[in-house]
Formats: sequence, C-alpha cells, structure tokens
Amino acid sequence: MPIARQRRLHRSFFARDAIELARDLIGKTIVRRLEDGTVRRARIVETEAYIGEHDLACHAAKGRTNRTEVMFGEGGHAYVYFIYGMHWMLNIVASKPGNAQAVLIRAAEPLDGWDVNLTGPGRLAKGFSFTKADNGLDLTGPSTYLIDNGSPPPRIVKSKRIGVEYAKHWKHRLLRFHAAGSKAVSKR
DNA sequence: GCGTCGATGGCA
DNA sequence: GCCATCGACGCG
Repeated sequence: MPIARQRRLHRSFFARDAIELARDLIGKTIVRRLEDGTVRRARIVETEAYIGEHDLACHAAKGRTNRTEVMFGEGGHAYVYFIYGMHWMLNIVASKPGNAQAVLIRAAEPLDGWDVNLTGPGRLAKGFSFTKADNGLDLTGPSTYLIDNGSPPPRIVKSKRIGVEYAKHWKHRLLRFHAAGSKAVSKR
C-alpha cells in the first residue's frame, strides 16, 4: 500500500464555481490550529453551493452589504455569519472577485480521535470555534487550511438545500452534496 | 422515533 | 419579521 500524499489546497482550488467546489470539498480535510497549538482535523462529508446574486437562497441576492462583502471577494476565504440568535455558519468563498458564490460546510467527521459532533452547520462551526472573528479569514493561510489526503473521492449524493423554502424556484435545485454512507451527514 | 416549539440577535 | 439551526419536550 503506497502512503497517501497530503496536498494542501491552494487558491486555484477555490477560484472555481461553487457547484464544482462544493462537490470537490467532500472528502477533503479541514485543519485548524488553535491558539494553544492544538491541531484539530475533520473530513468534510456534507456541503451546499450558493451560486451568486441571482440565486435567491444566496445571501448575495441582497446585493453587496456589510454582511455579504467577503462573498464578493477572493475565493478561499471564510464567510462566517450569525443566525437564529445563536449559531455561526462556516462558508468557503468560491469563484472570482465580483462573483459572489460560497459553499456552506454542513457536516464533517472528526479525525485523530477528536471527540466532537460536527453533524450540522451550527455544530460544525461550534466544534471548530468559528465566529465573527474568522469572517474573511484566509483558508489557505497558516492557522486554518484544507488538505487532500490522497484517498479516493467518495461517491457523492445530490439533494435539495436545507432550509431555503423562501427561495422560490431555487429551493428545488440539487445543490447539496454529501458522501454516500457517511453517518455524520446532517439529519435535516 | 417522531413532530413541534422556543431560544435569541443580526439583518434588510 | 424573518432566518443556510439546534435541543428540549411530549407523545403513549
């Protein structure tokens, strides 16, 4: 058995359409170094694509505001927002500057024996301690980044995005992706 | 195991 | 007023 090569994901990986990025992020590993030096890692198993100002489920449909500003910027940065008065959501900005797309990270499987529930976007952000302070964070930087561990990509299942009933015809689009067979996929 | 409901604050 | 959610609760 050859040893799988660990490859860091660079800017070009993120500077693509959110649909492609959302698919390709399944099976990739998030790595986050905490202030005390601890490293936490998890394998992404569920994502959703939000594909621009025309997508009524995408926050960028409201135009360029203080909240959505980072989505209009360079791919590979974190778009972190607060919702329901208590939850933070981690998104990864996709595409090129001016094209406001992002991928919501909905669930992951903790690695290295880390005992935490990362099933659902609120729990995932909480587990990794993503907050307002991380909005705009470069995810190709030293503290938080993604890697491809070289393992074969999982079979991917497509479905409708969760919680976007308000988005007119956009609610029907199959823009949610998850790894087939993972027990860590959010329940709904 | 399921459906329903309340929490709680930023946002347009 | 709504929301890219979660956990608690009641059911029988």
